[in-house]
Amino acid sequence: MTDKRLQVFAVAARELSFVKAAKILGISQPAVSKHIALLEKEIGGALFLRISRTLVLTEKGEKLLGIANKILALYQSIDTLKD
Amino acid sequence: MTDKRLQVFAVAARELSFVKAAKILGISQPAVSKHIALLEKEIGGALFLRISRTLVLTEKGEKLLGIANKILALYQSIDTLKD
DNA sequence: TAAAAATACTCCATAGGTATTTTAT
DNA sequence: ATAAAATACCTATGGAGTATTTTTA
Repeated sequence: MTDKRLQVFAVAARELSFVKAAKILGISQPAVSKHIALLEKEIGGALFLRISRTLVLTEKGEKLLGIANKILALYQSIDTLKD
Repeated sequence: MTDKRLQVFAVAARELSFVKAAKILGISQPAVSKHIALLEKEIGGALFLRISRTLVLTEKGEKLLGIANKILALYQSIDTLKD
């Protein structure tokens, strides 16, 4: 698991769009799709429901988002060590 | 950055030995060395002092260890989503 | 000389890209 | 027809290993 993966998930969850997340993160849309697919494989369940062409977070997705945000905040604090 | 990398660091910091850390983690000693080297590169400074053939944590190392342990605990909580 | 860490390779898996396909509006 | 996500394919980087070297007690 990488922090990048969690970051991609967090942005996608916030935007509820892989296309928007890709633009914000400066990577391609397939890269986002693949991060999410691998994350769902690791977790062993869906994080998003793909209803027609809209995204909704599943319960697992909601739970993961909470944890991911905490982890990402801690990774931010690692950055302060770099000075 | 991967959780594996932080885990390797955390064990090495606790054991103050790359050889012991490698045994505990079930990976080779060079793999541990490389994780630490890359982590030090990412952080932009030494995490350990190599005094003769003993290891000591630097101040950055101590700070990172605190953060790493928090992150690792959160990763543990992700595992509970897998059930 | 023994023990620990670093370095040098080799190999495979993963991350990323572009192009294309699928699906639903 | 458009727009979003998924899939296919290719390439490059990173992570792992074994073997070896370096360093110091």
